Amino acid sequence: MSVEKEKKADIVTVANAAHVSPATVSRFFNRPELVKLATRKKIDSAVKRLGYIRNRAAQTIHGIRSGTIGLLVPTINNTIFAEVIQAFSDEVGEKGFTILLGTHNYDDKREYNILRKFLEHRVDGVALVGLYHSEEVYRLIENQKTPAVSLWNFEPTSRITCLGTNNYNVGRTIAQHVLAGGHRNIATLFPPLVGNDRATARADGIFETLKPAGVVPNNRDRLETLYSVSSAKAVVANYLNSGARPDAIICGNDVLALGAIYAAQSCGLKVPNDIAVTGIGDFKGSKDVEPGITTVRIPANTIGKLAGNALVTFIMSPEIQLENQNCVSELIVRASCW
Amino acid sequence: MSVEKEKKADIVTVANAAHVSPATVSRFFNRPELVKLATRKKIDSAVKRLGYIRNRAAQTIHGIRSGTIGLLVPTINNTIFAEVIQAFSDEVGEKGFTILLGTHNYDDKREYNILRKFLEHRVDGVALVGLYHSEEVYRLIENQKTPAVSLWNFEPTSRITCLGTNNYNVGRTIAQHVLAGGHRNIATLFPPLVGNDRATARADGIFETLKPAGVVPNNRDRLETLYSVSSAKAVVANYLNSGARPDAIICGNDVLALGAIYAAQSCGLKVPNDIAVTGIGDFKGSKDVEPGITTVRIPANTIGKLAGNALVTFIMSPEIQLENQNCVSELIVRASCW
DNA sequence: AATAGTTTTGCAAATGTTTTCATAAATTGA
DNA sequence: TCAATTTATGAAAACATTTGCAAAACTATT
Repeated sequence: MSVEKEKKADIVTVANAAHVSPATVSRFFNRPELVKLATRKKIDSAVKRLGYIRNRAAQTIHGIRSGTIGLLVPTINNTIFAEVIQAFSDEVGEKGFTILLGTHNYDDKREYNILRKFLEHRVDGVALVGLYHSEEVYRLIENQKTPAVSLWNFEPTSRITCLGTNNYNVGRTIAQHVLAGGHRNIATLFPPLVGNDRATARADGIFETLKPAGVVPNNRDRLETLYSVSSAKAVVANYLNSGARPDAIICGNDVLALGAIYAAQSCGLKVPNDIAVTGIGDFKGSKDVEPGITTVRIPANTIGKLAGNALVTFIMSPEIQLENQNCVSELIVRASCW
Repeated sequence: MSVEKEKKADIVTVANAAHVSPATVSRFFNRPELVKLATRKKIDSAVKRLGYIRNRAAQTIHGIRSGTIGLLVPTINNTIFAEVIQAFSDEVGEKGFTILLGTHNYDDKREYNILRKFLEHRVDGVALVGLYHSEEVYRLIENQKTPAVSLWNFEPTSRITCLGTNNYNVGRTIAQHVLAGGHRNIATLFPPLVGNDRATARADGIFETLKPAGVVPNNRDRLETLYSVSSAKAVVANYLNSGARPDAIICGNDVLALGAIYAAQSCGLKVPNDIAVTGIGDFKGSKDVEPGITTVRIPANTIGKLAGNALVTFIMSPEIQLENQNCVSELIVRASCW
């Protein structure tokens, strides 16, 4: 009566303590309206007294939803995804789901393994970033019929439902703005494109817009850098110190643009008078830099919310078909490139 | 024989297909060395053929570890925690654990609720940020005997094992540096301190170091701002425009310092000649700002790794006692305040 | 007070796995 | 070749819960 306090309380412990059956306790949690008020009170007090915590694993086994959603991102470290993760997490959290988080660091194999792990945990759905995934990943999702969405990119032909922006158009937008500013001697700065569909689409949009205007940056003016302010800064500083003097540098995202601005400043160049710089993304803080970064706003917050909402909706009512959604991006002109 | 393809394969489906018993299939996964090579092959092929994925919920029910760890942070949005989350996640992921992520946005009630949810999912352990938590939270952890660590702060008297820096000392360090630079007319910039033990400890360290030197900023020079570059920039710009001209602004962290630098620049002041600025944290990018931010490096990466490692170790061998760990911080002097 | 209807409850089977114990098969030693 | 070991497998109970069904306890109606 007093010794076995050790073991954690389970539903039958509670049932005994409340002098009801386990079935009733189960109903108390899942459909309280089915149990009489007086009984509810007894159970409630027993639960509190014993510190009972339901075991979701045991319910999940019954085919009931696990209440978890797998979120698989390349990395959290890099500022880019933090906002979208936050929005997604808030949105699904509100609906009672908990997030399983995984980061694959752009490694296909790891992405697959993490996805498998998610499925072992019987997540109710998964959200991936981007549209480039290994065939294995797609097949796993399809075979398991796991509700899935891809966030960040929009592609009408996407194999899974996607919510995001059309990065090709984003690239066009910024390139048009730069051209409109009269710049013709243009350099570009991108992260490695292989396996990064977002950056690739942006680059395509940019180069295909520049070309008709007769602007075709040669290899020397196509800079590549790792994804970090410091790396971008180093690459651009090196480039400028070698004597290159483009009118403008179009960067694949705001982090790189920030690096480029710092590099220009450290070389004694004024942005935008001596050299204009543009980014893509409109990350937190981009507007506060001196000079503010001209960029194309990708509505991370909106994307995260929409995706979370769509996924949850589908999980709860699978009869509703999910649709790809193109979240509009928006040119934001600031001081770094009028 | 062909219709029931619908239902997902379970362990007995696999067993039948491979002409063995479920017990053997279970062993195949958990202790493969116990099953004969020939049998292993049969099972392996059946698993592949059926696309079987183990159900962790069903194992968890047996008191087996769930293979999940709950990570509960104030927010991911704000750059600060991204690095520590990443490091933690990498570390425990390597050991085969999956992360359940929750964000409470500095709301005690939400923190409690998320923690409960984690426990319903039978996480093998939890990691929290900071040492300020509601009594409810502490009690829940203690009653459930859940392995737990707190990261970011170090306090010898902590109620749960903590790994992090001593923020009070961090505050002292930066204040000493500023004093050593000859500055006496000093302003401070902090986020709201209530419920934020990190910021509070830093502030204490700072003010208690300044005081003996005869520096006691009055209310007007103690600025408060929300946690963002733009808010910090606005607050400081407003302060400077009102005519205030301190020698230095000591900021509670690098994000605020960045805002302060931008504000100074936008007011036409040179950092550090007209006004010195310091941060705390040494976030990604702080070294690349022009001027680089003088700060105290808090080793987020190390903290995340250590915490992940400690938690996993304890989960796997609870007989090993966890110890609080003070991760050394380091003064980083850059151009914003020599 | 008896009946019919409704609301609450409990019993027991089911869920997908692990694990103990027992048995069967393979290997070894003579 | 046979017994003694050792190794590999299977049967069945256990895990913490849900749920269909039926019984019990109420209410309402006459």
